[in-house]
Amino acid sequence: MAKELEKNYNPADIEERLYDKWEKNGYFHAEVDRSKKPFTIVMPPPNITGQLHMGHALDNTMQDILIRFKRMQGYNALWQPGTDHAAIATEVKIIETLKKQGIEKEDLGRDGFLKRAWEWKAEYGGKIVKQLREMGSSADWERERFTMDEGNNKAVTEVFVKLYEKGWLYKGSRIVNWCPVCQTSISDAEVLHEEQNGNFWHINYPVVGEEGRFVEIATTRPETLLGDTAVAVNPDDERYKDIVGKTLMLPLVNREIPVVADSYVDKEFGTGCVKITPSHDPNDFEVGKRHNLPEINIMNDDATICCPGTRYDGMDRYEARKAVLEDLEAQGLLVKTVPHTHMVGTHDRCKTTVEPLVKPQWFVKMEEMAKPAKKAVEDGSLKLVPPSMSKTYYNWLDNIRDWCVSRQLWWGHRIPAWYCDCGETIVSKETPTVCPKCGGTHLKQDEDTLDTWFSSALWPFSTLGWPDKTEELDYFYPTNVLVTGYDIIFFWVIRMVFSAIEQTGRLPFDTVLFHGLVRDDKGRKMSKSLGNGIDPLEVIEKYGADALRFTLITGNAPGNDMRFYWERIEASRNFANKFWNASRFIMMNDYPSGTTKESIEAGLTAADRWIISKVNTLVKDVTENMEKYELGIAASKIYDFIWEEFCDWYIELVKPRLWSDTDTTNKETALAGSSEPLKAAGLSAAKQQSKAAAIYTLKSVLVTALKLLHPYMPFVTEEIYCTLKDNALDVDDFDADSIMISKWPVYSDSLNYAADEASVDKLKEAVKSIRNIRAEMNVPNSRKAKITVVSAKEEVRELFARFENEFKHLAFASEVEACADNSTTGEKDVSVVIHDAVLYMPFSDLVDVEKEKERLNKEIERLNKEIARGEGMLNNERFLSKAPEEKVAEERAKLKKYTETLEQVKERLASL
RNA sequence: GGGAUCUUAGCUCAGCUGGGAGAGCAUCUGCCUUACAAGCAGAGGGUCAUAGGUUCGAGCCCUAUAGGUCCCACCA
Repeated sequence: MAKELEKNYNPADIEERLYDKWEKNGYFHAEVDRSKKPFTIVMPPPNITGQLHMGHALDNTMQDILIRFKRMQGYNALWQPGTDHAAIATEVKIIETLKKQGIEKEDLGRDGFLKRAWEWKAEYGGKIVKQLREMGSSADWERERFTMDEGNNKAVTEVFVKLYEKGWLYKGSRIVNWCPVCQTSISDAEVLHEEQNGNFWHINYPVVGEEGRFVEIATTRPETLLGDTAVAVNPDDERYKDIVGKTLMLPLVNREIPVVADSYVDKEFGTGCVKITPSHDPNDFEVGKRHNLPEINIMNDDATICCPGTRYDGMDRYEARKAVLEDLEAQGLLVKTVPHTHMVGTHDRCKTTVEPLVKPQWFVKMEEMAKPAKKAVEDGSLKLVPPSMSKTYYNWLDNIRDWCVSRQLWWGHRIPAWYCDCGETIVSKETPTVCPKCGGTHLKQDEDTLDTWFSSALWPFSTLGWPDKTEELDYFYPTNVLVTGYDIIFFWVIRMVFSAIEQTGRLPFDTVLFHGLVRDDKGRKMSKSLGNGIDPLEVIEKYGADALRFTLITGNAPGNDMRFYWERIEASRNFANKFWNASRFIMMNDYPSGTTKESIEAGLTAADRWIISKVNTLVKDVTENMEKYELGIAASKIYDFIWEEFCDWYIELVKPRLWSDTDTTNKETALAGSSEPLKAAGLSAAKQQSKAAAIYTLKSVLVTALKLLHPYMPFVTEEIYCTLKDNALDVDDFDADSIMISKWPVYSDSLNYAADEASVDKLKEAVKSIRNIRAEMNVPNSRKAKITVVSAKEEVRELFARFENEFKHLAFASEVEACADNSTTGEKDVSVVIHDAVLYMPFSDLVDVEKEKERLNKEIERLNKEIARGEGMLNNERFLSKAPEEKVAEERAKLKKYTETLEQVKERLASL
């Protein structure tokens, strides 16, 4: 007896159960197995501060689809998961939490704080992983890693020391981006440039020794005047030639500063004179170096002014700006104030305006490592999808500056550098006890930690055991594809590429598949501050993980942003339910007793071969699309096949064969036929075979479709597969206990049935035409009509005779008759012309002859247009000579078809 | 300032290497037809932003223009 499914698909009932089953059976886990080819994806580690958001949902769905696909294809598929300590993000969160309890970070001390941080990790680290599971992610959780676990720490230290010894990692006093709120330096990539409305203040600097002469400079940050050590002009600027080398009196502080000439200055911009503040501006810093100018720091780490002996000392930077301007005004040195919008650097996390400060920091030298990273994309060994991303990639590498990797934070990898009182710096994998230079034992470790991206840059190989030579590393590395958002191409992707090349001598992956952002229905970025974020878990709860996954993956091209609509979720859920119900219907039918492979073989019809042929083509297309990472295209092909070809056509087409042959329209009999042994319903041997073949075809096509859909909708497909499995004839469809480890379908030339496809297409054309005309004439479905198929071609008549049962059912016919001429049809019958045939229905009471003529005339007009188009092309010499042969042949065939059909329509019109 | 990308049905978007414009939602008309009303059957709706060019043939390739989005950049 068939096992039954619920009437509606209810994801909440099955998801957790199935996921547990998969995991318990170890389906997610991959072990080194030299007999199989590996396929590896390393999961972008989510932050331990995070909740699952739509971006994660999309990112992980794409990865899961690829992993499940490859696993079914027979690869040894490893999806390596883990989480990221997210240095600054986590530290800031913990500090906020502490503040609410009235505790400052410093109160706890470094060790106390770290203890809190690890507690935080324990609490929140597992949360997002749990959420990823609810998405259905088939990651190998047994291999879960953390960026600050022992293995990763080892990798980080290894890389730091190696780079240092190579001279590619150095400590230097440079201008860095300083966040006064987070109190740490940040890298260039962490600085966001925001347009802000400000002013351009023009200020007069008196020339020393020339009473009444001034040099007018323009600045957007007047408070930095306190740290000026020069004014620069362009060496070719005629206006200022004579004052180069002279000195100016710096207002307010009354310090003498020189005028220098430097090509950095743009003659056309502002006044052509630039105040130089080496300690507080990256360009000025460079100018200062070139001219040996002193660096005067005027700011503390919290962006208050440090200028002892002045009234500005201790003021906040903006307060000081006001005070400086007031004082200049009072002295008559403020020439004018011009409104000016300009780009201001802000910290991407806290949005505080970044302050450029001179600080001793650790930097990674980028020049040499950037080269092979660029080359990898240029020579195609690293493929970016979509390819347009490569321009962004090159652009960044071409303009790259050294990477500031030290952070003034506690949560992170502490820099493995120690300082001796004698001034020696020791960089070492192990904690040193003695200074190699002076023998001193008073060594102090660097207080700073590393940029969080320093460890994630090593993620593809550190998670597999590097720097140890593990089996895993040897087998699973390099990984195959990295899936990530285009927003972290600089932060992460490029850094993984150059780190992997440098450390392992190989690329970390051969393809990067980028996706876009998930936006809200108005196209805005989902964010906490806007409150427009949609929680994926809420979606899963309401509609199921499959619906969410399918929605995220369809209707959008790689690298493009997409908008979130509940309507689309609903549509996906409906699709799952549609498929569920189709499966339910199929399972309601049992094979006739005594069914064998031979009887099935004997009962196969053109309709069966048609759908088998279609699904065979689908297998080919979907596999190709997925191999090209065209996940959305593959998904919509599966969707169309299942809903249209399979459900709307094949299942409908095949229904009469499942019913009794005594009366296909009688409900009672039909029901009996579906649940009673068929002999009892009086089926002949031929009908039994036909029924068995229909059920076989339904089931085998269903299984193939389930498999193709499984990577996208893992839960619903597994539930159907397993239910069906309990209820199938022992044919070769079921090769596994779970669909997720079953074999991916393979295309076969021997399953292409072009002739049967053509037959069914003809039948479909006829059915559509009949339905169309009936709908137009408002004929209720309950009014069955005799359909007379008139065709001069015997094979057409034969086709309709063969499909009589199916055709009757689909076209609301009481009976179907095929004749060579229209002698038996009534003059006022409604007619429908298709290629090679005219179909008549006796609706004389509904027919208005004039309207009928009008309709036929319209049809003639349409056909004439088609013919004109075809003739136009075929009369064009150049088309004939230049277009490919197949195209020409195709056009000829179409022209012939239209011409023939036109004749039939004309005949029919004449007969009215 | 440089670069990327987009402009296709009322809305949101597909459209693979150029060969007769598609989907979902929305709208309109019929249907509780024995898997599914989360459904079935039909219908309407587009000079593919604009202007040129290449081609036998352009939504697709090239050039320019307009508008939108995003990224990068030290113009004080």
